[in-house]
Amino acid sequence: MYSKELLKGTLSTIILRLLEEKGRMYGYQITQLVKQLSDDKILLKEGSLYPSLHKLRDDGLIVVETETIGKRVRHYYSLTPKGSVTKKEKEAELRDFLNTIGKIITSKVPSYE
Amino acid sequence: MYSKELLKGTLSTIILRLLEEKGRMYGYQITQLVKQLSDDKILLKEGSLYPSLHKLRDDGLIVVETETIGKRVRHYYSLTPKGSVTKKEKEAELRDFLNTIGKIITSKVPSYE
DNA sequence: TTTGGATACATCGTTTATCTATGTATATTT
DNA sequence: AAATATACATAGATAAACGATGTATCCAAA
Repeated sequence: MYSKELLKGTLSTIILRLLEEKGRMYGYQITQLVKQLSDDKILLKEGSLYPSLHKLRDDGLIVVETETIGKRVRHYYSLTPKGSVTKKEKEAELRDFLNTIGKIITSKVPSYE
Repeated sequence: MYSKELLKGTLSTIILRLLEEKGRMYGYQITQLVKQLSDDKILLKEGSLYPSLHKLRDDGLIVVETETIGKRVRHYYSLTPKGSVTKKEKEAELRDFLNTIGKIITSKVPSYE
């Protein structure tokens, strides 16, 4: 597990990305996929995921469909057109950021500079 | 400029990294180097940098030497042995994290999964 | 059959790192 | 002389993720 601060700012982008990839997903499924894709290094907590999903919904970036499986309710989320646009922007920003940080912690900084 | 949340969790690692590279630096110099290395994309604020430096110092990861240039005081910071160890750990964690996030936002996730 | 673990959702309060705003002061450039 | 850059500092605001807790269903193992 990473320091929990590291994930900040990246979670909503990850959610939007996975929703675009998969079309639609429900909350628990997102936690499991993130766990799998990260080799158990990112274990999304309910207290992180659900408030984040609700915020994305309130902001009109995703919509929810309720489905009943047996007696259990599932909330499937999918991107709105607005969410699709935002996803592209946020993903581009995140990629840029990852590159920049990568450069900073990789580049040699001559001591005479 | 990036969403300010993205930097969270990375700043102290960046500081430790630059201090190891350069041997010793003062606060303002760090802001300028980060600005330069990030192509003006990361503009460290004083309200971020100085509290972060003070915390690293309080945690025994860096030490400060005061130097007077004319009538101006500069606080030069450098790594302690403990800081050097922590820097390696935090840098490794950050690299791992960047890789993991990169994988997540890059990998194709088949919809039949 | 009952117990535990996985599935599935939710929310309240806490944490903490960064930022905004503000302040002081010196140095340099226009 | 005024504006900008250098150089430090801190108090309070912000916001995202987490911890803890709660409810409830499903399923497999004991």
